[in-house]
Amino acid sequence: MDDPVVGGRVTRDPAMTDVARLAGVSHQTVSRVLNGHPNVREQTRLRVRAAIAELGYRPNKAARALVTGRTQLIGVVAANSTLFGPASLLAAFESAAGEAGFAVSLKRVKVLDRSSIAEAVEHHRDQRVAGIVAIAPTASANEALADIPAGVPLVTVDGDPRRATPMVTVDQQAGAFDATHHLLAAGHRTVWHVSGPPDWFDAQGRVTGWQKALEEAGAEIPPLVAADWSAAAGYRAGQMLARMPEVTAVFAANDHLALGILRAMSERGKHVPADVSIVGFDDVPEAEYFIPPLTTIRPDFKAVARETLSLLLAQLDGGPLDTPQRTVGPQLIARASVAPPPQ
Amino acid sequence: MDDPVVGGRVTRDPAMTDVARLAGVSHQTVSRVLNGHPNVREQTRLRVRAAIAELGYRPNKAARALVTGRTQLIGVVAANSTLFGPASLLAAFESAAGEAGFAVSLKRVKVLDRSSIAEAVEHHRDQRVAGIVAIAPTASANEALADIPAGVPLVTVDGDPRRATPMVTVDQQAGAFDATHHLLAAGHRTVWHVSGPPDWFDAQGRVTGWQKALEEAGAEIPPLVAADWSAAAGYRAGQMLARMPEVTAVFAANDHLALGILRAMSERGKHVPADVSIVGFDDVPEAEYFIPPLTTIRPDFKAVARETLSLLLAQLDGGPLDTPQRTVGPQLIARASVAPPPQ
DNA sequence: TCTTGGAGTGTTATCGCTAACATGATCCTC
DNA sequence: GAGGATCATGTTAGCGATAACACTCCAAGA
Repeated sequence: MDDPVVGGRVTRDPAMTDVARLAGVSHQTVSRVLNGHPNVREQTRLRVRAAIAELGYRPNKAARALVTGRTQLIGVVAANSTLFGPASLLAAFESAAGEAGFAVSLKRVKVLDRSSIAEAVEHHRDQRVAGIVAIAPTASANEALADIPAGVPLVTVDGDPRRATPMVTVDQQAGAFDATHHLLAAGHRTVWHVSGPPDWFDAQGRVTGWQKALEEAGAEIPPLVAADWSAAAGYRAGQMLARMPEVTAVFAANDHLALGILRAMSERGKHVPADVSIVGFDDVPEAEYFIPPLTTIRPDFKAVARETLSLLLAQLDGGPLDTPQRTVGPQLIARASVAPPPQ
Repeated sequence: MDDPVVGGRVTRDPAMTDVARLAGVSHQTVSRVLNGHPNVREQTRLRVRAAIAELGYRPNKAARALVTGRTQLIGVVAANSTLFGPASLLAAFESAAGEAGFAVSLKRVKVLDRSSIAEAVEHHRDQRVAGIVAIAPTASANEALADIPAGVPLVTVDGDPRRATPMVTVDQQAGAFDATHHLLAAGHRTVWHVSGPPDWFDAQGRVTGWQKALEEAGAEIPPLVAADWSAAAGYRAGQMLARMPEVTAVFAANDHLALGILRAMSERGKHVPADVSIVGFDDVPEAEYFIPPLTTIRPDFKAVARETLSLLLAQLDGGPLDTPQRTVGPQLIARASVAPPPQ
């Protein structure tokens, strides 16, 4: 609105024509230099670059977007949570996108329901984003993505494993399998599982992996203890589990659940790992400082971010892909919360 | 690039002129309806709205930005961390901005040094953001902000308390004072402090508040135990503190430090709160499930976000402000980690 | 010598919108 | 009922970039 006034004259940000005038060329030549077009004489290129530097010229992205119909923006839709997993993923993705020259426009939604997600997606389309990344860990979120018109480059993260569209997921099953197997290998007869919210695919995958490991080992499958991702729910689950003498090993669907379980065990005089062994999932930075340090599964968020970006970029310049699904394997981090069962 | 093909004809997104044609008015009238201009007959307005709905028209923000020179975008510069405080703040701010009709473009920086921040700011300026919010919790970050040309609406969060520019901060001093006072009131002779990274203003404010509370009570001021924000550093500090019999009360600069201290105490057979009382800062969601549940200070991130947005919006339509600094008071959450000192 | 073609550059149109001014109708005021 | 204000709408001119095409050289080949 108010242009800065310098030396009594009103100025504005320099535009391409200003650079052109200073360099003694046409604005189109400036555009060519900027976009790395080959047919520009070296000498001209230098003159233009000098003029750009002298004026402190920076291209107007809105103008470029208007004429090309595309921006260098990636829209991200995510749940409005500070859960460690999604937050880490987001951070990793922003960093990866930034390195590739893309800015990230973030739209968080309070609830992962159809209308909120649709609105967030529309918001991004309004901004003419080049592509959209949706962190869609629940069934309802996934359904909403079905409404996105084909032709909008889209990558889903942590979505429905049965989805056919481009998607990147952490291999929840493998992680849960490893966690469970690790406990069985320590000598436990079976492993109990405190699961995440049932409508989250992550939680479902972890349940499946847990079951598979038990089945493969011929172990009895105890009843599932359903919870959500919070330490509070873990605490409640732990209060139950602590009452049952036959419970010697618990796989918690994430580290905060595990924290709640640890606390409940401690309150009821059960020692971890002497009486009960526990494994978590996520490897939050503080997991090493739980009492005792928590054995857990570490997903590779950076790898997820990298894959996500590569799937998106492939769509941007290539159209449909042959192998649109990528899976990233997690890693078991062994600490002090697992031991052989008591005699 | 590739326009979708419908019914054999190549189509493109409807533009304002398409709406105008369908409604039998000029494109300018459509623009007036869209921008809530008063001088439009009700009947015309309805016809235009109907045409908009029928075509599924959505205004092109790039075109609007080009002509107005402004976007409905707020650029946020933040550290690339998943620390609870900044992450919560970010989430709260995005939500507040969204409600006010602004999108948020986020640029995270790996290091809070001058050049990284300058680059992030330039990035936002390239995108012609309406304003910038900088989460600048360290001295170096703050210095970098000095380079931002006047005229760019800017709000700093968690910045240098001595800054004269618009800024919102949590009242670290008051929180730390309350925490310390709470421990003194429980009967402790003095309170030790494990602090955050010395170059963070938050950490500095908490140190000051701690000292003030001790001074006011006439208590001896023990040496400061400097750390960073991590549970690991808290653990190391805790290992020292646990060796000293005279340490009966510790104020940790955040909850994760407190977690590390709890673990160190537990390892050395010190009971919390029977032998040592501990207070944290942040009230992370799982703090209630530490062993024992942690007494801590809860900052009101939503309030910070609200104030930040309001300061920014005020600059957008009003120019300079008379009271550009806002402080948000935190709240003590009493749990089980504080008790009178042992006899 | 006369094409032919590509390299280097300029000219013009265009993207979709808002700002500024122009126009015509309607209403009030004296 | 004439003149001016106000309302409702249209017309035109950009915003700052890219795309498409036109043009001028000049070297290479017929």
